[in-house]
Amino acid sequence: MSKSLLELTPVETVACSSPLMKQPLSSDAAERIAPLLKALADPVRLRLLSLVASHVDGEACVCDLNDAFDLSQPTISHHLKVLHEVGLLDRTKRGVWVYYSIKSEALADLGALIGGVAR
Amino acid sequence: MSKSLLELTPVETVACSSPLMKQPLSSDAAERIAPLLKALADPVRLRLLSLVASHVDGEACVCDLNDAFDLSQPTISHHLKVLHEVGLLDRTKRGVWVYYSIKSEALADLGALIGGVAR
DNA sequence: TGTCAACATAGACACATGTCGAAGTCTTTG
DNA sequence: CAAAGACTTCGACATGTGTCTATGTTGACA
Repeated sequence: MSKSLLELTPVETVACSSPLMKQPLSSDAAERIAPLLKALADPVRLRLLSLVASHVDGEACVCDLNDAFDLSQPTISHHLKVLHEVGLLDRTKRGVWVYYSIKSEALADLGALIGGVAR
Repeated sequence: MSKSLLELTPVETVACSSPLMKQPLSSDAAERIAPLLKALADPVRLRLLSLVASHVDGEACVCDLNDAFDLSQPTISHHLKVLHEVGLLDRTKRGVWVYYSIKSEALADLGALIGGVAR
């Protein structure tokens, strides 16, 4: 790990923070973790993530995801981008189709940070 | 539990949802859980919650919390209100002082929902 | 090469949110 | 009762966010 504490990604920050209840979060850590939670804090994105996560192999095609919502295709695309940029979803293109897959370690680390589970 | 599924509070919804990775979240559940995450998805509120949670007895006075931030007192009051309204913090008035305390079960349930820990 | 289908990007717009200063509500104490 | 202190509420303002339509881009296939 050659990165300084100041250039960690949100996911990396979560991965090396102790639970919220154990000790006060530093201002820097909070600034980096908040975007991750913000990405999660939307009903559509919550369902998207859950749909992808609970899908076979933890991945799903955009075309399938679109059908699950009453929203325009660009809107779904936008939400998937948000989840991808923050490091909660991976993106793979196979032919004409794009598959998003869950990064379960990131999700697990975030859960531990919030829930206070021993790490 | 006499409430119907449609009138659960965010915290109650979290408490009886299975992890994101196990099965797709219903639209209703997502709509009720998102506000809870939204309350958490702010650097200041993250630090506030962490400060309260890691404090002695899991409670802290507003006056102490104010000093930890470079923000106006009404702003801190606003953030505490958000965390209280969503059910993550409790409020007690003792004399002139107001103490906020952590509702750790809510936090634990939210962590489990995200992290996928068995419930 | 041209066309179609699957996604992504761009631009616009309404609405939500974080912040502040000013003013209001209680509670203690002189 | 008056005054001071600890918070909360209010109103205003700049910024951020979710959604849409329109337009690009890329890959498959005739």
